[in-house]
Amino acid sequence: MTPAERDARGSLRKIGEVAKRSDIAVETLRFYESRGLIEPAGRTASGYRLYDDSVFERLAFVRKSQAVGFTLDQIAWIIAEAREGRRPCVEVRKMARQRLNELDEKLTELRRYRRDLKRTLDAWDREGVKEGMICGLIEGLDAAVVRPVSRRAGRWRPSERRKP
Amino acid sequence: MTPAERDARGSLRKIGEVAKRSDIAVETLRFYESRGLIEPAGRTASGYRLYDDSVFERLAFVRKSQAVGFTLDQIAWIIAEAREGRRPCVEVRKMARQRLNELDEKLTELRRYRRDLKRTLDAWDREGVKEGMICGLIEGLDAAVVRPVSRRAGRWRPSERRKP
DNA sequence: CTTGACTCTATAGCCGACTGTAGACTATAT
DNA sequence: ATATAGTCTACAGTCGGCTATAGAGTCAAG
Repeated sequence: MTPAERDARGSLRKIGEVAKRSDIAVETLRFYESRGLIEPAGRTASGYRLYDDSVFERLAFVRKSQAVGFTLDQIAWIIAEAREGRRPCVEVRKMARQRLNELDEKLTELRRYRRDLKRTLDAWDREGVKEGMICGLIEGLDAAVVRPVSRRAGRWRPSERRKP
Repeated sequence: MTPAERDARGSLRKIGEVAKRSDIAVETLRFYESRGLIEPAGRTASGYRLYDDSVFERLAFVRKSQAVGFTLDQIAWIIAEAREGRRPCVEVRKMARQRLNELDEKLTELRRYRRDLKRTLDAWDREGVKEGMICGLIEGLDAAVVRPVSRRAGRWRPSERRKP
């Protein structure tokens, strides 16, 4: 089967066309490959990646998984499980529930944080510019306010891959 | 004035003691110095940093500023302004208001995102495990759901420092 | 006088998801 | 034949706020 034959009904595409159609940058596609999210159906004699149309489904899968909030590592794990014939749906559900919990925690934290900041701003508006070494507004803050919004909560990680 | 004289009434401390008292790691203190947030009052003959007690006020300033949500760059800018005799309070207020707006946007986005994820999970619970190439649960998602929570919204940046 | 705790500088690594670069090769249109 | 656009690999850089390492020098107690 020559490339021309396959191309006849839009079968094999080079990376640039995949990028255009999926609206994902060429570099990102190569990056995704390095992370185990996609792989080309083959290569040309000169080494160009060739993709068949299933790559679009795969990319949709990746995007939808990201939309749920999964990390690329998690998505790669899910794909790898499926490739080995397992059905990762149960774990997927667990991961999503975990994600929801994290989200709720983050929301609670952010809401509290917003409330405090709003109070601070309102107080500042009442006070006008305050004297201080640098800026009295900040210096005048209650030390109890000092609980910066946390950086990153630990996410659910799929357990170690058992070797066959 | 010998170090012993100054030390008489708890005047000059080495970095380890500052770290302990402020509960900020030694490496972080040096890092803060590199970012223009603090500086030692002097050095011993052998090059050890020596701090006077004003460093604690400064560190409190940094922590309070972080609590408001300012970046280290913003905090460094505020401090630099004050060091040059300007009163950055007006800008500080602007920055904080901007921060509040960002926070509101982020909250709105997160709430919408949480709502979608909750709906997805509820639907999954109704469906049970779904067939699909990898995991039908994900594949079955509406493409319209695909709007990952945004990475970083641009923050207010202090305008270019004018040269004297 | 040695041990161990402390400090110094300079530099690299971490998290996550990309983004960009350099330098070489290939494909296509004129 | 050449200009241009596309592709390749390998690797560094981005964002923010640290954290850790290597290798060398310093200081106080026993």
